Amino acid sequence: MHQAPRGTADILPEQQRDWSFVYGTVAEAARAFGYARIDTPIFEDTALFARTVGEETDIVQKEMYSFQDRGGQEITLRPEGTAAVCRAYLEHGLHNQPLPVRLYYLCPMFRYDRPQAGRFRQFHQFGIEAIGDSDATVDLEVLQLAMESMERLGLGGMRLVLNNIGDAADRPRYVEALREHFRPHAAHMGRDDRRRLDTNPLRLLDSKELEGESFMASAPRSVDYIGEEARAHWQELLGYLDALGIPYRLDHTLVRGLDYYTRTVFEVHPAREGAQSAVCAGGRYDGLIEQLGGRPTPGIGFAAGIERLILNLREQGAEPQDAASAPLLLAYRGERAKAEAVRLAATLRKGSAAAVVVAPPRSLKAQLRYASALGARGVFILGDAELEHGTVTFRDMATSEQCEVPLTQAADAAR
RNA sequence: GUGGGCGUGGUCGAGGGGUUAAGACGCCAGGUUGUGGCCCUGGAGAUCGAGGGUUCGAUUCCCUCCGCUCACCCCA
Repeated sequence: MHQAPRGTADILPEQQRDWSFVYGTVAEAARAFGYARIDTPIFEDTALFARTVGEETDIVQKEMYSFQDRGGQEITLRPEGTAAVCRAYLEHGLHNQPLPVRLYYLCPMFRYDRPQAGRFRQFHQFGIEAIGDSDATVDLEVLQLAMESMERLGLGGMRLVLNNIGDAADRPRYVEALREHFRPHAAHMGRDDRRRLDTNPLRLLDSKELEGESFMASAPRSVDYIGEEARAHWQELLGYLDALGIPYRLDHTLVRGLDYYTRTVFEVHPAREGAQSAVCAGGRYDGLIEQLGGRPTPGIGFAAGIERLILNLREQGAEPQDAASAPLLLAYRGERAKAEAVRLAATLRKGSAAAVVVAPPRSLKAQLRYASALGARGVFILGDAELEHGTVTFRDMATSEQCEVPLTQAADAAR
């Protein structure tokens, strides 16, 4: 027997309610903020992700679904959305629109990871990007949209955590400071962390292995190394958050796992802290567009994991109500009646009612039982008597009331 | 990549070296002649994850593998 590949999941009919609720709600939130939908291909040239996400990141080093297509192209199933959206932004000259260009997406992502609660190899993200304006109000707007989405979903107690990792120009000084700080402790580190000391010292900050070590608390803070401009921008943003009464927590060890981030970085966590707790995360990426060959263009965005959002909804016991489509059922006795039932079903569907013809001929009793099990709203019964009169019997399954009406008025009877 | 837990009909889930391998839900049918949801009766459906080993005999014990799951790393 075949099974869905590891880390993938079928989204069964009974789960579709959750999914369409989340999709609908976040899309609405995005539109409320002036964001328009964009869809990019599920795969891209490998180089797009390798270069932007960062050669040293786990995503690129061990999590990409990469392969060579039949034409020899190096292809990768999209592990995240930002690089692809920026590519599309450049490719289609979206900078000719009023800036910032506000975009959102809802689509599957792929990362080769060991699956666990809230983590899959194929998962889905709701993401937004605001490209082309570096003003602090745009940062604010993005944070607001993140929190607004949670609120509209009915996810209470979400906490916003943020940090500022400075501009690319500030980075070398900070990275050097980190190296200097951590180097004396290299002996206490595992292999991975020692390597990070060379390749990407930022990542040492959120290393779980080093958590609690005495030298962690005294590690240099990125906010102390950011330039004047970035600092002003940062202060302005925090000012807005304070003025608007938006709660947040500063975390100087929040650095994010993708290389393209600059300045503002943030995560949204549910009240109940657990593994994989971030349901939403993002940040500014002011150098990314330029790196992709465009003019220097700032950008900021976030991505939220749909599966994690749904997981949290479930934990909160939120039950999105959405009346399951209650169909009308066509029951019949005899071949002629069957033909008539098929015809009537077609008419009903034209009138946009959900109509189901009982498939195998069964006793009327069985057909009604079937209707019950399906949750049918009503049943049309066609038998010899009805055929003779040119009528059909309609039974309301909730009230058990029946009436016989002319075939031509069947649709009205169902209402 | 590392570690823990678990793999019995579609689902949940007892059991245990030799059994017709429980039970529940679900599914199908019947409880008379054209009528559901409750109830009653019956039925279909399991090579007990796979391979190997121990044994007279394994689904039950051992090993390996695979899968699921949780956690670590990392991430949404």
